Amino acid sequence: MRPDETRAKILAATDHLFGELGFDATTTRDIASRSGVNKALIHYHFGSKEELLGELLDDYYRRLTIALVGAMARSALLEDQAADVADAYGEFLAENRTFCSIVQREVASGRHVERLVSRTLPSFRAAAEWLARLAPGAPGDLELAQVLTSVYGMIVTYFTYGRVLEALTGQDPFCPAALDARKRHIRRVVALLIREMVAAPASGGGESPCPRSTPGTPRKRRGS
Amino acid sequence: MRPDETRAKILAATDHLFGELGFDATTTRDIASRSGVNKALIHYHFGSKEELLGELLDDYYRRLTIALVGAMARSALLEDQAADVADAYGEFLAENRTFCSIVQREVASGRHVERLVSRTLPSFRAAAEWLARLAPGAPGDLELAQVLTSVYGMIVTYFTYGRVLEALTGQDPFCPAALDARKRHIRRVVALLIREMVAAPASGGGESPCPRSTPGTPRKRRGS
DNA sequence: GATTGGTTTAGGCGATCGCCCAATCCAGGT
DNA sequence: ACCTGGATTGGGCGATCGCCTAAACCAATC
Repeated sequence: MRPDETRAKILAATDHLFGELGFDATTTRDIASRSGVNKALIHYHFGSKEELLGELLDDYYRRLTIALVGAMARSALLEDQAADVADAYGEFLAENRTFCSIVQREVASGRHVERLVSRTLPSFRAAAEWLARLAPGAPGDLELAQVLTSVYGMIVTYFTYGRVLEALTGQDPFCPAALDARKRHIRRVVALLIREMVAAPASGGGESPCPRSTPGTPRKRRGS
Repeated sequence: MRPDETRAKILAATDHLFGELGFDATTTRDIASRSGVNKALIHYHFGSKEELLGELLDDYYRRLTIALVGAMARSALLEDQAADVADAYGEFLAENRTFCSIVQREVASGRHVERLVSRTLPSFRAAAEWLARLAPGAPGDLELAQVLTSVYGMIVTYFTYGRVLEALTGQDPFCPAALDARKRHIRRVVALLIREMVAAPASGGGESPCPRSTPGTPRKRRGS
């Protein structure tokens, strides 16, 4: 077997297992048996379990960035761009449900936040400039950071809570019709928010609450 | 030391550690050393690590329900009730940040979904009836399940992604001023959504996508 | 003061973890 | 035919996991 084939098989198994069980509950032996390779090969190719997760996340963020940038270029109208990017995000999560679980878990643990931030910061800055251009004088309670957080939350929560929603509504939230309904809903809310931001009078913006609390000590995973 | 004191100390330590490290990465020895009790006492009082998490979650949901019901009764106006409940949810999460992390992780793993659903279902049904009364003919893309999911996502995402937001914005998202700003934003969006739902023409509702996919097999934790 | 029953303790069992090692395999260059 | 170096293998090391056991502790009861 070619070396990159081995790597790909390990990554695929890792993706599935980390998504289902989580990093901590998945053993390297699980990954080895699921991918059909010797367990020593995992450390040979990736160094450690931690670095394996790192490569997996890097791969996801690379593809996500491509998808979002592509969606951004789809329309020339600023109003449509927002909904297009939101759509693309939702579609990416729908096609990569494990990614959603993995990120959610890592964020909850405060681990890999640096990676997530470094990958997200450019998009965040771009979206900020973009929104500032669209609605230069949005009021404080429709500040761009607030709106971005809300829209992001609307998108990801649907997927992270998919199983809960299924139990609550009795319907499969990931079937094409349900995904389409969700997409329409998000487009509607995004349009609503943008309309409101643009129409709102330029109030005194945000009064800049407090500086950051802790000096940003990254939490370490146990045993490293 | 009185037995219930011991239990309380164990639960407090468990809460902190599960919130910071997660269930899997926390050992019963960690809990014992942090709470200052013998490690065998954990199993004496709670049976197993799993049941310990169960009692912790039960306690949280009990208090959360009280908080939400209380908020519901604060105003007689339907429009205000929605924002009040959203406020109460946000305040509860602000005061119980570990709860947010724990739930997020469990949901991502598909574990304890039954518990979460059984605790959430009454509130969900109540909110559904309530919203149906408020906006009997909301259009499909403002369906109550969609709106509920979105508002819920807006609230919880702010807390689960707190550390990310801090790195992105350079400000402490949990200081009083920031929490208040977030609260005002959410109130605004909730008001916006309700206004839109009420004003919208009664379209053909949801066309009921698909039945549930899997017959609801709960994922089991490893080694149980 | 002996007894009782709930509570606490130190110690350890079996299983499993991530990771490492020496040996082996094998395709490509000489 | 020989050599070389990356890829692969089985085996195992030290550490740590959740949980259990037998003994000790201790206030309340008679």
